[in-house]
Amino acid sequence: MYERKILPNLNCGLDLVGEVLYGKWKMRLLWFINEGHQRPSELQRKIPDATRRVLNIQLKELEEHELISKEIYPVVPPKVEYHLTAFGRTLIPVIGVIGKWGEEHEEKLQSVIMKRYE
Amino acid sequence: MYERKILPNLNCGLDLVGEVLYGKWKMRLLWFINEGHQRPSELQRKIPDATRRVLNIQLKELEEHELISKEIYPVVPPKVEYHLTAFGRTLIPVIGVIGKWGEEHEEKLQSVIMKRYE
DNA sequence: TAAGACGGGGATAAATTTATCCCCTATTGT
DNA sequence: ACAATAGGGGATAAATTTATCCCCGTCTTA
Repeated sequence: MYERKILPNLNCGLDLVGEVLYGKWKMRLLWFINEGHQRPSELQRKIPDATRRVLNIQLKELEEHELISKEIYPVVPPKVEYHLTAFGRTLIPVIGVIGKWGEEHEEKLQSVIMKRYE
Repeated sequence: MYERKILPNLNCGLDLVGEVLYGKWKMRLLWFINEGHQRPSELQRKIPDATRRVLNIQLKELEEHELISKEIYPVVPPKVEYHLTAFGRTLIPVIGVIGKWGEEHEEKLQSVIMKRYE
């Protein structure tokens, strides 16, 4: 893992959340795992814009932060499943609220985001 | 502004939200502005961990994304106030939910975040 | 007269995050 | 034999974000 040079700020709730939720694909990983897409290959198919490698890394971080657990079945070919922990499940409604806001304001967001590319 | 080389993914609500809310200090800026700390110097005092420069940049992005508006009073010494737009105000409950989750799980979060520094 | 408050921003460095590339095991299907 | 699927990870490059360092004004107060 990349070794941080600067300690994170952990002053308020928002800082704490940032530490575990920043990461381009993390919220979606949690969301899809919650929806029942528990295997790495399924997640990769659900999020084709991310490379396999990057998803692995973000999954590992989510695991280290105890939001998900990883179950490795000793079979061949290998089988792995991720599950939300009890802690991780408490985050689902929060992600739901965030995603809902994004969808409700989709047009407006598209327009303000794309302004700079015109 | 930094000129992006890669277009953002805007596939789902979460992507869209990320585009306007990623940024280390953005949620807090919105939150404090909503609480009535509208002037740059006040915001700098509320967020001493960020430099003046960085806050200015993030404020400008929030403004470009039309979450806040900037009012410049033609007086000396200069006076500037930021206000949430109607659009920005719709985001406050979302930030509230995020921050609340962080505070409710503060101890757990502190512990999982700090594991890697031990 | 010097310091501090108010505001702003260019140039550049450092930190961090994401992506790319390649290599590994074993089984099943064509 | 070869490709595809299942899984994993090291090394390194590229992109992006944050921070640092200076510089620019005016007014007020010690």
